[in-house]
Amino acid sequence: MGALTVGEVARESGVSGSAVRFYERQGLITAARTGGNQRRFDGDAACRIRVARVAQRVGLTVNEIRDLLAVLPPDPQPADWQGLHDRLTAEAERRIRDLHAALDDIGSGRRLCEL
Amino acid sequence: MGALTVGEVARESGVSGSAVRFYERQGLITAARTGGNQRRFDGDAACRIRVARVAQRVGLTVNEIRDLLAVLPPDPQPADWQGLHDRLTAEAERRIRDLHAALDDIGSGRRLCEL
DNA sequence: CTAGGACTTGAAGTAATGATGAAGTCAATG
DNA sequence: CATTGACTTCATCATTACTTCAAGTCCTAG
Repeated sequence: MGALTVGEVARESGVSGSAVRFYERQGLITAARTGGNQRRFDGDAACRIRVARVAQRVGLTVNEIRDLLAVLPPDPQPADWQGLHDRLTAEAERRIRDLHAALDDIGSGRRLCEL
Repeated sequence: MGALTVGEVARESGVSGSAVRFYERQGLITAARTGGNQRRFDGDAACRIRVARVAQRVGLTVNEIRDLLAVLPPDPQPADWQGLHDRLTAEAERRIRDLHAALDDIGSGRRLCEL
């Protein structure tokens, strides 16, 4: 289970190694270190990265994602996932509303120039 | 009519002077020059900038907006505005679809981690 | 004509999100 | 134990969309 290297987490999560290190620096994931100073992640890490990537599609920045994941305990329970899910959903819906508002501004009879 | 300075276009369009100069460098707007090498825009410029800002809300980059505005002749006709409007609308709808797809991935019974 | 504000350029800075490269270290294998 | 691939850090580059700065020029009002 635990004890994945950077490369393994990268493969499992579908991002590059440099991204994995970047995400650790940013606090999205945490790693233990071997005697030789190499990172060792537990399986949880790839999972958090996949969540992070969905959050990015929704439009969250890495900083926002850090805050989002900060409330997620290690070994999260269903309720924890539900909370994340709800927050991401709310955010996605907010962005959709913004886009609809832009659409309304674009349309609505007024010529673009008179916005 | 014609002959607005950077500052005047900035006030009319609601962006900063440095942004106006930036947009000119990027080809979103064009300017004539006085004998003393100062920019003089026509009223069209502030208009184009307002369009550009709507396009940014939709998620277009400045480069994409340049291409969008490139097809807009000086003194555009209703059909020209309609074309812009259609392209922006299509783009906004595409982004909305992407967000809905993300929402579907988030929901749909699968836990976030198994995406 | 002069003072002042508005303008000019070019370079450099900023923030976000990494990619890439150099130089060196670790770990598993034959 | 030597090789080799994966790892380490630190630095630098890239992109996007601007902002800020310095040093100098223009233009308009008085």
